Amino acid sequence: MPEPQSFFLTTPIFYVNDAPHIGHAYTEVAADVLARWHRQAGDDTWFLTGTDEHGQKILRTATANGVAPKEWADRLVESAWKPLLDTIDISNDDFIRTTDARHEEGVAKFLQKLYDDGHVYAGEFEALYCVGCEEFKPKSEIVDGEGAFEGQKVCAIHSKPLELLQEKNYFFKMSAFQDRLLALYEERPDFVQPASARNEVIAFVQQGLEDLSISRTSFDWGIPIPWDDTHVTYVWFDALLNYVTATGYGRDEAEFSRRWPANHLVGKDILRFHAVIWPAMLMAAGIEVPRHVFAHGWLLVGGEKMSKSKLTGIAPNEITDTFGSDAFRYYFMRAISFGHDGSFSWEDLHARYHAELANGFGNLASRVLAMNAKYFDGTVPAAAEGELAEADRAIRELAATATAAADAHIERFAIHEAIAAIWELVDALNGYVQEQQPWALAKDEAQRDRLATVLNTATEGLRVLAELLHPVIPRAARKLWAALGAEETLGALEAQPIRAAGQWGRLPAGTAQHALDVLFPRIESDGGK
RNA sequence: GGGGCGUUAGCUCAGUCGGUCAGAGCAGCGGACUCAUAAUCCGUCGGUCGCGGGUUCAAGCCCCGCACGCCCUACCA
Repeated sequence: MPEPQSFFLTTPIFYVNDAPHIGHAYTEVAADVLARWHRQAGDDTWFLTGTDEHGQKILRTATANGVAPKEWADRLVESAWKPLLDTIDISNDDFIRTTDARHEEGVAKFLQKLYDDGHVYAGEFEALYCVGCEEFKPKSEIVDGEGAFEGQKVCAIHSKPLELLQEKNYFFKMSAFQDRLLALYEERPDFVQPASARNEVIAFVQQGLEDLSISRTSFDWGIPIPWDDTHVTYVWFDALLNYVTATGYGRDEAEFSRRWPANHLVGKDILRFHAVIWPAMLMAAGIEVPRHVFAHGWLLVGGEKMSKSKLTGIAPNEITDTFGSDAFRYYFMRAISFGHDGSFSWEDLHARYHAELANGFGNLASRVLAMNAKYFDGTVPAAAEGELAEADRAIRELAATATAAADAHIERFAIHEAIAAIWELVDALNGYVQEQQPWALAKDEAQRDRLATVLNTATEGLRVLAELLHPVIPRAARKLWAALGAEETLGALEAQPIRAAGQWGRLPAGTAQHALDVLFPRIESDGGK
């Protein structure tokens, strides 16, 4: 047996000030499917998520609500973010908060090391400041003034002139890593995925990197700079470090070397932070860069990026309340090409739920188990191994090839293709049952062996599907597993080696089966808007 | 201004190295079947592959131009 391969997967940490929407849930589900797959494959899997709690915005909101920032963060973590993970059945191994002591200590160590090694210097940060906002404005919020302010730069929110102010900041010498970063993208073409994301990153770095201001003095809700406590750490610099502080950086070297390097799943909006700033930080600290940074796309509603301000924001439970968490997971993983933008619509969700989950997979399980109950007294019939038909062999072969194909797709983060590969078996089994007509065979006692072979094939096919679909639709897969009687004969579903799911003949003939609840009940069409 | 990505059947999308590449699913239409969640299976309708040029024996696939849409252009967690 080879040493289990380490698979460390992260999601971005949630900024607690946001309200959870399906975009957050989408990232989490994708990560969860990958993590569950690798875990079930026997890889040494670690799935990390968490919350980002520092920064001026949070301080401001907390103050407006009359509570301390930490208390505000506590409230949101418990009322919004952890419940989100439950809503969509996320199986994270750890949940880090940037206010955890382990994180704050790790950040301090990291910063001190960079400072000691000469990667940080004190400089002047000069930028346009809005008195109304009480903060320095990013370019995206600076516009040209009109009327009385003609020729001046004004704040996009307040439409008042900005002042050019300076602030003493500490800077990270990121510019020094430009060449090493470009070499990294060149040598490891799969470091940033998909290719479109890689192109953007390379183009950006080729334009030239500036040093990064990593401290702030205008407010104090953050991690103090270890050698100068009049500064707090810039929130992004703080946030990125969660990936190492959660896994033992500076605290538990054995754990850290076991987990690191990570695979990062991020939305394409924050790609630059993960594919440029973060590897530069790691290079400076002498730490290996991540294995992969994978940027997924936006969810589009009505052709536009989903957004709360345009009232297209959707809370995950709006979907799960009606369709269930499995359907949520399946839909977004199947319908959207992972790495591309994807359209969401209630109509499409409703259609796919019925066509694929209810009519396709759910009904297949239902009809096969019903026939086992009816014709074989609720047990798995035995196949006549010596008399297999071509159709039987085709199913066996497909079970093996679909398993291998799905695993290969998961390896490349192509979750939608993995599901499509598995679904070939769903469709093939429905066709197989249809063509073999077990209900007709049952009318002829002379065909008893053939009937047994057909239903054995279909039942074993369900066993394969339960194992392969467990990472995607864990609840339904577990129900099916229990109904198949596999729990008693093969053990827990989670313990089935997924890369061997296609090996035929594991569910023993004679296994007693149990009643199966309808896996995906039909939903009246007025349910979904 | 510079750069990236996209534009393929009613809808959502595949199309790897240019040569059955004009595809899939859904929707629609016709038929078969009854084990099953009125489920399943088979058949069928359907596209000048955004527009205009070019390269090539051959182009959704390469090159140039144009139109439309989205994104990036550094501190938005």
